[in-house]
Amino acid sequence: MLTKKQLDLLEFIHKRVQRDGVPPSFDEMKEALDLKSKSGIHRLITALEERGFIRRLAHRARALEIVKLPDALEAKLGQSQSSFKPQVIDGDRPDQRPVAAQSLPTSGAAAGVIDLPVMGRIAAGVPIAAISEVSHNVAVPAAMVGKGEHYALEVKGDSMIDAGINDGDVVIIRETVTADNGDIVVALVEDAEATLKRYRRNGNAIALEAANPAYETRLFRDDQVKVQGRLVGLIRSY
Amino acid sequence: MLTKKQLDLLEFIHKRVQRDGVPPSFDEMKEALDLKSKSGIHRLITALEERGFIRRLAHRARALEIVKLPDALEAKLGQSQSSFKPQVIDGDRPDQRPVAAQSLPTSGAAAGVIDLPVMGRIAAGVPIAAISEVSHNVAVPAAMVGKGEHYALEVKGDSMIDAGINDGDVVIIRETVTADNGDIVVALVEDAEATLKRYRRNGNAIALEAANPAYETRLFRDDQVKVQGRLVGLIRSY
DNA sequence: ATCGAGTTGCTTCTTGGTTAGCATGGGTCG
DNA sequence: CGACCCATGCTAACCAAGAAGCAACTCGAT
Repeated sequence: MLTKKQLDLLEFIHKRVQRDGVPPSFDEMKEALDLKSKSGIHRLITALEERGFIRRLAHRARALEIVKLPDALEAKLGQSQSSFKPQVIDGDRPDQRPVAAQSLPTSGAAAGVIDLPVMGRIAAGVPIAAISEVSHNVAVPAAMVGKGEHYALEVKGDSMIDAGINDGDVVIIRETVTADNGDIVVALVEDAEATLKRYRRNGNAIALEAANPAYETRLFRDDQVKVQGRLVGLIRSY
Repeated sequence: MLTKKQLDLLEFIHKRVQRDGVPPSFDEMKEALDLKSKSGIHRLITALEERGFIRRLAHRARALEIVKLPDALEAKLGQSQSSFKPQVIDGDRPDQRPVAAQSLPTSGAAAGVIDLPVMGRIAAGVPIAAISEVSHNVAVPAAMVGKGEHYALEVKGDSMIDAGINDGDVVIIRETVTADNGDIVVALVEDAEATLKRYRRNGNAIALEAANPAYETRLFRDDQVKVQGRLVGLIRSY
């Protein structure tokens, strides 16, 4: 899917985001790939975006984020993730992909809605298998989802109640593999459980904070946690 | 399903992706299969795509990825995978793919939304004038509104925060003039201000409770309070 | 106004995907 | 057995991307 150059750049960006929390500028990428002009970077970036690996805002400095990593890269970088059954891992990203993105609200235009698959429920300690099946779909205002792939989850439990996320709410998740401090994310912990938590990174440590004093913040090494998506919307029915 | 050649090619591609993370070019495949022309490769690739084993972007260099492997190949290559995860993961994706389809928001989805007018903002102590103008519209999943008239309000302030209603949330209100104890309602107090509060009636007294200990419950005679609507839904964007 | 950062146009060279035409060996079907 | 389809092979053009460089332009933020 990717050329060597594209892969190199993607890897570089990923590392920088991991290390600094901030994506590199074109010039930095230019340096990293040992180019003399950043126009080349521009084209590579465009290619990556076209292929769905990154997402970006035009004309915004460093406004890009990694949405997914090719399997090869993930394997290369993510050594330590213990042994686990393939298909489980499979459960996550790769293929729900087609689902969201291209939802250009054609006719519906401004007033559009998008159907997103509800991938199950999520709480503190849900086996990821739970988020690999589509239970049903929900209609979501198109304005809530931007570019990229999205899906929905039903929230179970009260661990995020202080963030205004109640039991039974449906949260809209944008698939990404990165997050900024303070973001609420779906995090896969040790390839075993997915939780909705506030993300905070400190060097190599990642803290997953609940928004409920009754739950403790859990600390992990960065190789124990994989961000699977970021909270972008919430829908509740009374 | 596959001819020998097709299988060979698929295997080769798979190995290369495993090894380099980058799919081979037609020329490389040509070499690998010991052909003298890449047109043959083109046909094989087309066949593989047609049969759903790979996915690709036309006219893009190396833009192809393996979607699934035939059982035979999987068995053959799958030995050592216990400690590895990469490509095996691809294994059963194909099945989830169809999920995608429904994301075409066209007709079906369009029917699933309703445009509601946002009548302004509401908080503790907003002049009713504020809820008489439409500032804009929001798309709301049709499932959220039932019978009756509805409108939306943007919540201002944190008075209902313990009910999971945050500053900036958009609440969907069904117009009614009655409410049951415990409902969250838009109440017009003394014809002067509209607030979003939890409703509780006790004889002739009506209590409007905030969901935030910082605010006091206010008591009124029932002729001082008019229910204007009841909370039925909430939408939040991050 | 100015700086930093992203965007574009244009050029050049290389790599790589697409097509068309023609040929061969295997099967399948009357 | 001959007609025909299909998978393969090969040649040869052809053209579209990928990759790089330089420079000018523009947008956003200060």
